[in-house]
Amino acid sequence: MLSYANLLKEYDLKVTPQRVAIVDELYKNGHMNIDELYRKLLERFPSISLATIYKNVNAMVEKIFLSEVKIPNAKTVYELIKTEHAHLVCNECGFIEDIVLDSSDIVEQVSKTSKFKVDSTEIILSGLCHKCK
Amino acid sequence: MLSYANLLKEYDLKVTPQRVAIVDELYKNGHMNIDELYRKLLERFPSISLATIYKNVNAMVEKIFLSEVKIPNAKTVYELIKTEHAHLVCNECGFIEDIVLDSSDIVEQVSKTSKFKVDSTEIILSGLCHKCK
DNA sequence: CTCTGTGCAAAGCGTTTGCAAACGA
DNA sequence: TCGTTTGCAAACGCTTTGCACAGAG
Repeated sequence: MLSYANLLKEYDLKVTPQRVAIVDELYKNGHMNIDELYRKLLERFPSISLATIYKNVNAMVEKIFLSEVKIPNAKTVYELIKTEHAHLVCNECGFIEDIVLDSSDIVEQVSKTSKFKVDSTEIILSGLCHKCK
Repeated sequence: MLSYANLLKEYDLKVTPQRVAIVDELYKNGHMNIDELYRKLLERFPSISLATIYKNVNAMVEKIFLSEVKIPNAKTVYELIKTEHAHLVCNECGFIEDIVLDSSDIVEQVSKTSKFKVDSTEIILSGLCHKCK
């Protein structure tokens, strides 16, 4: 709990129980949409407001402490910033899994074929997770 | 114009001037968000309704005639379905460019590292286009 | 003590829906 | 002619805003 507090401070975010809880839930669940976060936080803070979730998530995204992932055919989810990775999204159960991929092959193809300078990559692979296939 | 009509018929979409215009604009502009489409169609049909744009775009996405691309930090855009490709998004001017990439390396990495079965890939590369860099 | 965050209610905005009239096949 | 589409207005749902009070530093 204390470590989350320090983490928040590093990102210039004041430490409040609600914020600590958001980080904790995201840490435990990996990827959550606004509604999932709200439901989980309601269990801890029965009078928490959706507005608080939005304000904090937005603040955390701005401070580049969270990242926003727009999933095809699903709600946008949020996750703690970590080293670059792709997302595997199961079309059956909706589960989202991280996977560290080497995207240098892709980036190289781009530099060979076009004059575009790639700064960041967003790779989402849809299909079936091992449970659903 | 007639070819668009036939194209629509192939996808079980009745041919209306508004639909033909949507296809025509997307063909000419490549990627457009709802608002851009609406503005362009207004020039052709001064009394067209936003609801018509939404209904048609949604119908076309359902018939898998258009595809929806969720861009990080920008509005969702629509494009005519074509062979698989990635998107290059310029952070400066917002321009979106298609690029055909061989994603077999990525898919292979996934199958080696996880038990996930990949059905489709969504690759969005952000950076600077040749004009902006 | 001061400034920021929280919770509530209201406002805002993009998207969808219901319906009568117009249109396509 | 019959079923679908259009355009309008209203409804809807998600997100943001304003404000008074509470809490963090």
